[in-house]
Amino acid sequence: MQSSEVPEVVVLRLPLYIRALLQLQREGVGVVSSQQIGERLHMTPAQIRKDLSYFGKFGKQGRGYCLRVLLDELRDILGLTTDWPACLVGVGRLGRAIINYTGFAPEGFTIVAAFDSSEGQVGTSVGEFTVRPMSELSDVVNNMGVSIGIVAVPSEQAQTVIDQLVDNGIKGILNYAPIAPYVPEGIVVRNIDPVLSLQSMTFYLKDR
Amino acid sequence: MQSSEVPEVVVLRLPLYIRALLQLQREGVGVVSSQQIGERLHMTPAQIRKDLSYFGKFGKQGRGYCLRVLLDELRDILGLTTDWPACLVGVGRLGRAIINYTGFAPEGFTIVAAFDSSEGQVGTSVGEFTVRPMSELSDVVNNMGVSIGIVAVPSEQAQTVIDQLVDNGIKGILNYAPIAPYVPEGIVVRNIDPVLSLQSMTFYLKDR
DNA sequence: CCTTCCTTGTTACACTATTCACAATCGGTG
DNA sequence: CACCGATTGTGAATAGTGTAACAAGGAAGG
Repeated sequence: MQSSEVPEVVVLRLPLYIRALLQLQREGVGVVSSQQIGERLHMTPAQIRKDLSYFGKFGKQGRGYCLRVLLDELRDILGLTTDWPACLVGVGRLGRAIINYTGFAPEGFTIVAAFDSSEGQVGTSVGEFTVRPMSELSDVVNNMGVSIGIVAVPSEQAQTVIDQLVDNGIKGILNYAPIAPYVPEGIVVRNIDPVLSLQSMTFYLKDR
Repeated sequence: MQSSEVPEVVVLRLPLYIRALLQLQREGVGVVSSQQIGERLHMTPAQIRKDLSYFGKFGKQGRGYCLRVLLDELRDILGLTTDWPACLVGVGRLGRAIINYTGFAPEGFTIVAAFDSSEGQVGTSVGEFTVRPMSELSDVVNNMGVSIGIVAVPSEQAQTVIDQLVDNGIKGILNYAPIAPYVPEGIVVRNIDPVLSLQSMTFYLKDR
């Protein structure tokens, strides 16, 4: 159960399992096999069982997994039983789109404050938020229990903003800027970068 | 030089190298070592040299790589020397944000048509586009040389839309819907899913 | 022209991840 | 209550990836 011995690839797949289980649940399934989950996700049943085995034994031989139990276990493993307030930095086009994105809240990720490093934006209204200056970061981290920062600033400013977030106690960063950020040990970064995805896609599309 | 023997992980990293090189180029660097690239990307120089070796010999011992030459080679390998017109399906909130996103065009990815499967949206204007019905897909694929489809529809419709795209000759799909799509052999899919990123992040953030 | 210093390309190795295969065992059925 | 089909959990086998180490060779300086 030690995080340190669970491979990161495994952790990255757990949310997929949750997705598949939710889907099956909506379809009325109560007991589920690794086979069924695998079909949904186009993965081998063996991989799913192996991944789950890092965390314990959740199934019954000959039967499968009780869907509800497995779902709860996975949510617990990932820390998804509580909500995760997050703050956004950067209220340009992309930042505004992120604020309006309706996919985060149902999963327990709520944006509770919006920041911008440019003078011009501070104080303006974006959605339900009044844009704050970066100097108020530590207030928000300490008083609102925010540990996730969402970065949607131009690439030139991204590293500086990330440094500020880290300095003020942010532990996880969802980075939309097209850079490879440097962060100290123990800070978790996830990059969202559709251009990279497209650029690697074309390798397989060219010459046909 | 056979695509089939180049590991996909390697292909996924090539765009990162291009990024780093562009950055260094702007700083006036003309000759670059694997060490320098590695520093930018927080990777070992050995990995970069190894990756490049799948495609040929681009450097000079004792000196490094001519930045401009390496950049051109990488762009050529990835098929980034020509533009890639793309079509968007889904003009809801997310789809509109994607249309307005300014990061694609400079990299040669241009959205040239917008579709929606709901009657209500067809015919309306979004940005510079008039939203088209799905029935016009094959026209666009055949007449505008589109081989990339960007999917921004609700998850319930996503698989259906992806099937339609594939049936009409689309070869690469950038999928923003939170599903694990099924596609036939030879079709390339890239998923953009910030929620998954957050859900795997919390594993490392919980209990501290 | 020789020496010294670098940096590549590549081979060998260590590590990580995935798949296979099967013993253990559960629930249902006759 | 014994048998049967199903499915887990796991250790061993295989496949894949990353790192280290070094020979080969270029550049620069005396």
